[in-house]
Amino acid sequence: MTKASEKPATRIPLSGLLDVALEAMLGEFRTDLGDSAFQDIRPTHGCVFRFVRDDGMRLTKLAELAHITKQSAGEIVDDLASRGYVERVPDPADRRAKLICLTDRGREAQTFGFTLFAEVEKRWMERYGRERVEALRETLEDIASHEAPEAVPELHRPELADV
Amino acid sequence: MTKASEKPATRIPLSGLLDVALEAMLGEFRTDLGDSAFQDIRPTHGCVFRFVRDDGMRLTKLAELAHITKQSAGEIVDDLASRGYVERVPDPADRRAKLICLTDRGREAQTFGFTLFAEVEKRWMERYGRERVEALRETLEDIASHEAPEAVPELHRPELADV
DNA sequence: GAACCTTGTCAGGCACCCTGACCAGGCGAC
DNA sequence: GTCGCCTGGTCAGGGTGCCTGACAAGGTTC
Repeated sequence: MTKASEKPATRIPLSGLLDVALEAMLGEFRTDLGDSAFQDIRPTHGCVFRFVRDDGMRLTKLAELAHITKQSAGEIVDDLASRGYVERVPDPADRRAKLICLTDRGREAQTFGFTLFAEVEKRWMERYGRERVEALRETLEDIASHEAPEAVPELHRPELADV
Repeated sequence: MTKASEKPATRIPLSGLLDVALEAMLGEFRTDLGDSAFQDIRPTHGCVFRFVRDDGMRLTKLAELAHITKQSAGEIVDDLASRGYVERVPDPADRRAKLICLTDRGREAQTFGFTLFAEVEKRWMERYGRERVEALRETLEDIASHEAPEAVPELHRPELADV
């Protein structure tokens, strides 16, 4: 069908496709979250729920993982603290530092968020095919573990799933 | 290897993987662009080069495609115009409207940008396997054409490649 | 204990995008 | 025609999210 005189093959950039897919997925997530008991959680807050685990995390570490300055991270944590999702507890190992810890409500929100993401992914499997979405995930996991290993610690500490 | 007492399977959200991959890809692109003759092009400008074609585009249409307000689109276009990448020409079909058109330099930048994206994708093929990256693209094209068809007109007007 | 590094905060600023108000031009009803 | 309404674009003002710079308090090294 194509003729020799067609344009010099400017395919849509892969980054554009990644962007559309990401926005679509986040759109579904935010819609679901907006219908939930955690409506006051904004996109910026995501980095906290994404990286902070039950043993808490220092502000500097969070900023490093999220690729933002500690000042920015501080603002985000302040905001989440004022809403009752996190609290700063003194770090027993260093009197300068504080550990950012999820409150009970914060942990609820975190669990709810992860569950929501799993549901969205399940919907996508129904929509686009289980095999394809799983292949998508596997390739992206490989890419992510090479491009930003520190941002996906889950992929490098599988032993955390044991014991 | 895994025991029955492991955590309740909280895989890293697919959106997180998409985000890491997107940022990595844009990072390579921006690094390359920063080394080029088009250093003054900022991320925000991307929507113009992404959507405007040789026949120009109205501001309202651009805003709609990029999912921003026409005020925001106006600012971006003003900025690109001050740098000599675009110009507003009166729309012969409607005396209220102006067509945002790429200048010669703008077209150079657009072509350069698309070429750069193609090069980054080629590097990823070498890094992660041609088949896998191509499968990634195919799945993402399918997703994008369902989730935001208006943002990827290339996928719905294949006849543009002919004649 | 002096010099230096690290943790976190305060102050100020900029990029980017928004809402609201508005004008000029097009368009249909009468 | 011209009245009312819609549309394309701009102006004014504001807010979020991030930044740089400066700094105090505590840890670390010698």
